Amino acid sequence: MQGPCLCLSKVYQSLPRTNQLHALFLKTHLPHDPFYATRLLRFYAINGDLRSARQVFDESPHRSVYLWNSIIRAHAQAYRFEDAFSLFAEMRRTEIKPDNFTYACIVRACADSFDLDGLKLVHCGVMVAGLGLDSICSSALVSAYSRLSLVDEASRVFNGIRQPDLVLWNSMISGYGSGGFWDKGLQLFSEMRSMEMVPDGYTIVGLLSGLADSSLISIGEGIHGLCLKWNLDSNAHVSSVLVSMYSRCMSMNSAHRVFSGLFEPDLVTWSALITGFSQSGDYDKALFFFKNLNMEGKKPDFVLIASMLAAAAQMAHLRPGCEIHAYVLRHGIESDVMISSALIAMYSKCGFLGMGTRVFEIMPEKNIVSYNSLILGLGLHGLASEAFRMFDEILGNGLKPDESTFSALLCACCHAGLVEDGREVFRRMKDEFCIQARTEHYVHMVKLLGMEGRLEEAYYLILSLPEPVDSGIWGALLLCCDVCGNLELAEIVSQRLFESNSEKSAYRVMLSNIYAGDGRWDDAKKLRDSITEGKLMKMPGLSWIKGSEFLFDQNIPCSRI
DNA sequence: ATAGGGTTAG
Repeated sequence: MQGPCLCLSKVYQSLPRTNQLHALFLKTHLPHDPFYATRLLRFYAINGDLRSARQVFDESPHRSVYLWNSIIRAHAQAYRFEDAFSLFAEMRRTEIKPDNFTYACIVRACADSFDLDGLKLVHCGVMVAGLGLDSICSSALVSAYSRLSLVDEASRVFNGIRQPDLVLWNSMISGYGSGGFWDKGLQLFSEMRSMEMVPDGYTIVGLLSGLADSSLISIGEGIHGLCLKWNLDSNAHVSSVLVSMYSRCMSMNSAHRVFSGLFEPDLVTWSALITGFSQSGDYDKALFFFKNLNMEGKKPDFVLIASMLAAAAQMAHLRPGCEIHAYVLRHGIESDVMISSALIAMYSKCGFLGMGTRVFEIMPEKNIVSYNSLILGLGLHGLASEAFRMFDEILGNGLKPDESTFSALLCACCHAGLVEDGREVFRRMKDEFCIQARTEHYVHMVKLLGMEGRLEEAYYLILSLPEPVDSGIWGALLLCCDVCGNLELAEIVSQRLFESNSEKSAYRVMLSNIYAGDGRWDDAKKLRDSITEGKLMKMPGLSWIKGSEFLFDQNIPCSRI
């Protein structure tokens, strides 16, 4: 029995799409051999051939738990969640009982499809099946809850397990990390080490993924040291997360040092480095490494191209943007909606709205992201009524506006100074489209009011928000105070900003500008001197202030330039 | 009898 099966299977694997052979194989051997049916099904699934996988499943009369799990997993991994769920329902009607792996797979599918209600239901199913303390199910539950931003629920599951295994520790640590609770992750990490559990690459990735502030650099360096000690730095995921951690912490020298020590960095690591350079404002280096990547014969993918286009947009330099557009055309990927949307944004930010509109027009299919890019571009050029026309077109085409759509519309109102229209958009977003206002929306509302000189209204809007208020919102008001020259309010706002410890330096620069604008040179200088030189340089958009020391001496207020 | 299955990076 095993002989011919194995042989056929090998032949089959060397000729993956030979249908006659497949048919022969199915007819003669499969019905009697659930083991190879599972192997074959998995082989199809790995190669993305769901139809054949399904065929194997349908033609197997004896379906083991393995076969069921494999077919469910195949659909879930291909993001065919409906199919996965209905297969699961079908399985429950047979005498085969779902096991811990079946549930783990379904739990993950719930998280991947952002189905919180489904997740809660499946969680109940796990409890009823008596798998509440199973480590396989628990680790899937911990990850799923964290991914749906219910970290408390995740830690409740985690705390219920007396002796977590490594995967479970890792799930909880990366749950904390991805939620930004790096301190809790670190605490858990030391707890884990005190139990003599040896960390692996997953542990490190979870720990480092939460670090995203230059003040946390020494913590990152410490964990980097541990990687070297445990020889985990050769792990591809670890090295890429090291590069991106240093990038996020604005330490590009360290990021580059890690990168150049790698034997063969993969595409994700390359793009972590390149995106890091571009986000820290070093666009030349970003372009330089992008060229190097190409010269090494590696192909950038959609994520990297989109990131490069964002860099070109930030530079507001048309040439690199055009070159990447040409690359996109040469490789025939212009029909990808993410790429086209990034192109629209790039052209309109570079001042070539016409080109952006052109890209939009020739897109074979437009989704909400492409509309959002265009609306943002129109708004940037002061064409608010055009932006509103696009919004109507979205509704007319049966598309669903999302939070970015409203963000773009509010931005358009800001640029055109349309206070009342902005208020109306804000109201409709909440009432009609049931979208909760986020930081970016409040930032726009504050700017909209503040730039029209209605500083008090903006101030009271912020005071009506629940604590903690994001520092970006206060920052927007401070900017308006700068423009309106309202020193009194600026000092109140600054007080709020300096109390929270994030991005202190940027706001100190802003306040020092306002002091300078008011002729209070001593106060301005004192504030400026309290900012370390390095930080001043690393703040995008603020570096020009450093080279403009003479502005103070000539008694020209910076804020009016 | 045999199988793979839960946690990571831009």
